[in-house]
Amino acid sequence: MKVNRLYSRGLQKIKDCGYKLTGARQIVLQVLCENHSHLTSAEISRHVKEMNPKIGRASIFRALDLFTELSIIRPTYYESQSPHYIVLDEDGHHAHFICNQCDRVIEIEECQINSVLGELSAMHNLTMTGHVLEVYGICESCGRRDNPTDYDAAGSATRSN
Amino acid sequence: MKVNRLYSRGLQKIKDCGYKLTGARQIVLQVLCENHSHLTSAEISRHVKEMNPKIGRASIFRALDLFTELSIIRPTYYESQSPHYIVLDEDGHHAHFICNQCDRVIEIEECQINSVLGELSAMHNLTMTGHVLEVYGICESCGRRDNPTDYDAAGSATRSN
DNA sequence: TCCTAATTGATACTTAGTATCAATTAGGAT
DNA sequence: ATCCTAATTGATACTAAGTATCAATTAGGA
Repeated sequence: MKVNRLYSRGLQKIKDCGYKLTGARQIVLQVLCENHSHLTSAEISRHVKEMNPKIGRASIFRALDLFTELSIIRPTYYESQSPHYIVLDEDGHHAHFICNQCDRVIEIEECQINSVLGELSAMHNLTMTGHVLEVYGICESCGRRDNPTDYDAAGSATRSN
Repeated sequence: MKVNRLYSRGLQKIKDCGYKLTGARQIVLQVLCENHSHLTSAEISRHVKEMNPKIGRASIFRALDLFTELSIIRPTYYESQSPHYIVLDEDGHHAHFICNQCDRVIEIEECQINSVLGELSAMHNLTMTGHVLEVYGICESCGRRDNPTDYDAAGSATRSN
């Protein structure tokens, strides 16, 4: 199961870098891996509290900061809400699509932009360690009928009230 | 000057969508276009206050929300700080590189990933309206010598204290 | 098992962002 | 040019996200 791979890779990284493998860190990492993407800190907090209500809010934020530092996760920002934390894959890459109409997030697994990025880093003499690509647009179902199905319409740019 | 192009294109969009061209909106847009990228709401606030201290905090946030809705800007999130607002180019695209060591941000002007994205959207039946690409790694000067020059070292992943 | 530095949870605090509402203003109608 | 009104504003008060502090706890090497 992919979740376990991500999870144990994360644990390993924490140990490898000389940080202790504490209960708080393990639970936060587990929540991130199981839900796997696009959780806000509030959602993460809720999940963690469910699993172990003794864990303090501060420790959750500390864990998120540490994981970000270790490139296990990466915060992204979308539409004026709180940051969403995403779990990076082995190579530090992540790509997703966000529908402007129904706000649905579609993961892009087969991301082929590495070749393009290779050129770019050569041009600028950069050493690339990862990337996050956010693509915006209209998803399949919103595109077909004008109205989205079972998702709320949102982000309509023109005035309506 | 590119700033003016961005600025007047933004103004136009505001009018076209039926929103009023108010003083607050003009100043916020001006700040965004002049500084052109990677401002936090706090920095934006500061600049706006300098230009006209009468403009209220709430109006600044309202303007940022509106501009995001109109795809004039896009918030991005990096390293557990506040969101950074970036001004999108004509096609709704933006790409930049962030150095993990000195936190420097390098704009990527000649972004060639449109072809790749074209394939992706075809595969998923998506209509693409824009993208934000964040590439992480080590910049040229940090790569040459191990220590960054005139920027603070930050984000060293291994324990040091 | 002991030891100690790293980490934790609790508390208090700061600051980003939002809701409310009466006062103001942009901009179309006259 | 002026009037009119809905949209927008600034001020105030509020909520919630995230941080600093610190004594108590714990991971993990000796």
